[in-house]
Amino acid sequence: MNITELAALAGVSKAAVSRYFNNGYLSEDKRAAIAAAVEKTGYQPSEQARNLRTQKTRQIGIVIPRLSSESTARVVDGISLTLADKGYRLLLANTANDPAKEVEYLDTFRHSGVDGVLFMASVFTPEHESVLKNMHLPVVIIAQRHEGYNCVYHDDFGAAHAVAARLIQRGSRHPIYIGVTARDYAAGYARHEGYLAALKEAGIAPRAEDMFLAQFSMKSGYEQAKAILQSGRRPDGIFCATDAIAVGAMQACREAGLTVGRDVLVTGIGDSAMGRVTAVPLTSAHLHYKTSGQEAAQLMLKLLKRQGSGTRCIQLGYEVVERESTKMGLESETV
Amino acid sequence: MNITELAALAGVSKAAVSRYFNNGYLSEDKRAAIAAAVEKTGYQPSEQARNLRTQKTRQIGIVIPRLSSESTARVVDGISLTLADKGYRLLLANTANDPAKEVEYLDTFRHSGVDGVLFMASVFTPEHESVLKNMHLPVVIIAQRHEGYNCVYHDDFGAAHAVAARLIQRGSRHPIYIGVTARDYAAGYARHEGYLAALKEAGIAPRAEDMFLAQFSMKSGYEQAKAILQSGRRPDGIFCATDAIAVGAMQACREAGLTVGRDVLVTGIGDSAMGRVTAVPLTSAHLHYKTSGQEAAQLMLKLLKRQGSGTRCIQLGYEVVERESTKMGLESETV
DNA sequence: CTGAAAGCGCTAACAG
DNA sequence: CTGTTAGCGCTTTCAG
Repeated sequence: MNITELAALAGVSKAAVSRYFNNGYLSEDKRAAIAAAVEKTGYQPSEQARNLRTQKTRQIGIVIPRLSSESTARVVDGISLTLADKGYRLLLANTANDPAKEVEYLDTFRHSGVDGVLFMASVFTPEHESVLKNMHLPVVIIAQRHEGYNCVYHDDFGAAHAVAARLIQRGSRHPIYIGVTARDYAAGYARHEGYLAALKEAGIAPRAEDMFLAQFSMKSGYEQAKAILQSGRRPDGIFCATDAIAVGAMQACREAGLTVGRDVLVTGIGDSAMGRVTAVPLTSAHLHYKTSGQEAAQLMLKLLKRQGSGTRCIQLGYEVVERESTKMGLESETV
Repeated sequence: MNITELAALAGVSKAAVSRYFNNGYLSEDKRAAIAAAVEKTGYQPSEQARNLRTQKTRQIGIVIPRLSSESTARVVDGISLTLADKGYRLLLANTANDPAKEVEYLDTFRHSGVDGVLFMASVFTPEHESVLKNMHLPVVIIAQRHEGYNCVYHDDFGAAHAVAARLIQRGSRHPIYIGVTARDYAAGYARHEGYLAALKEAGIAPRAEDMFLAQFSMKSGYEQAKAILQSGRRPDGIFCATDAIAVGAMQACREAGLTVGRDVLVTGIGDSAMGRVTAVPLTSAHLHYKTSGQEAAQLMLKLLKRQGSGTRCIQLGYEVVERESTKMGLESETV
């Protein structure tokens, strides 16, 4: 069933049918006749013909590093809900943590029928810059601030700073740092800077031997912490750039016979569900992942309507959530 | 830049350019000339024109109940990786746990330019049946067995049976059951049946007052367990239909002053990352979620190639993973 | 092996 | 308010 047949059935022209589906001028008679024919046949206009003709698809592409991470899942959740509300569909490109694939998918989207692209970024290589520059499509970058682009991101510096300050306040004199690559500006560089700022404010000199690098995983956090502890070191505090790393680190501490929250204080960032149920619940900073997804989607919708000029950067706040992992013998004071 | 311009530039016909991109007959001369022109201009055929013309989009729709659930995320992860490998794109429809939206999205996909639909199902209403029957598109149902359709699902009965048997074996004489609605055949009905079968084998009579219903969430598991404990009951075991419920239940037990694994045994199903890091690690059954996503995607690819006749049902196995939550005073024996 | 020609199904001027 | 018309950019017979 196509528009021509439907038009014949309703006794009107193709144009009338098109107007019926696009809120154009139409008399009540014709509208009713078309409605009847549509009802009877179950006709629906071909999305593909429409796409070709209008050069729009009502599809938004999203490039993400992985799905099996609570933060990413929450962001995508927020996006999909907001977009669905407005009749847009979500085309998902999962790069499995491969920056080269990010560039590849970005480029694919460029010529393949999406109206805009949401990009959950980690690092920016020259290739990223180049493909982003040539997009000729609305782009919103999520989780990173990037000059000259529309972005929605978190206050990574502030969150890290506040959490590290709390860690120090609770008694850690030399918190070590387990973070991720600084090539990830938000989760790597900014959080490290936040940690350093807190140290500085407390008059603690940062030491190179206190800095460790991990991947974005519990396993990696576990391994790093285990190596540190096996070397014989007994830090009084561990600042982790993500909750996953922190949960892994707590596991290692436990296995080394240390009681988290008493022998060693541990913090994360992200306030994941996991950190709330660990043997010793984890102190962290809540980041508004789902909200960032919603905000990014809304920003995209604005761009698609050509509303607003220039680029917009939206930074979302954080809240420190203190739990037992930083309560070194202070239970009575901090109830 | 479109095919006509590119053809002019290369000094060939549109048809030749089309053949260039579709591996048709083409002399080496022309092929080279076209390659040069493509190189120079960066031309890429319009996906949308192609879609209209071929009536294919190389897009697969997927309908899921939510994203912020580890099991779902793992399934989608598996799907997206497999599909991307074969040049297919994934269109994501998130129903936010609303069965009515499932039907709606299924219907949307029916007429909107996807080559096939993956459906991560929970319940089947008459509306579901009706829309599925009228799809006229390859469909693969994930997580549920459904007569007459291609499915990839888990051995929910077997997993529940094995876990419940372990729970009883470890000393629970009257394990209570906290599950989800039986309208969800796999996670609700089949797991309950597995639990009942284990009871029967152990000669334990099931009691109506031991059965409780929760939502798919930690919070709900917590609330159910809390209510049970507040009523004064002190069960010796709690069988939970999902890990999330179990984690919530353990939290409630802990708050009630009970030591999980000693005063009360608790089990889940799904082997989530969360259950591995809880205060008392959770005994559960591992289900191969990511694999099920991959299998479903592969099955879809086969259907798209019109390979294989009839429908195919793939059931995946499980492995019991025992942790401290079922080790009631048996530590010495079960190391 | 190659090009001409005929649409895929729809929308958007345009003239009435 | 309505119908006619001319494509959107591509693929695919069909002759040659």
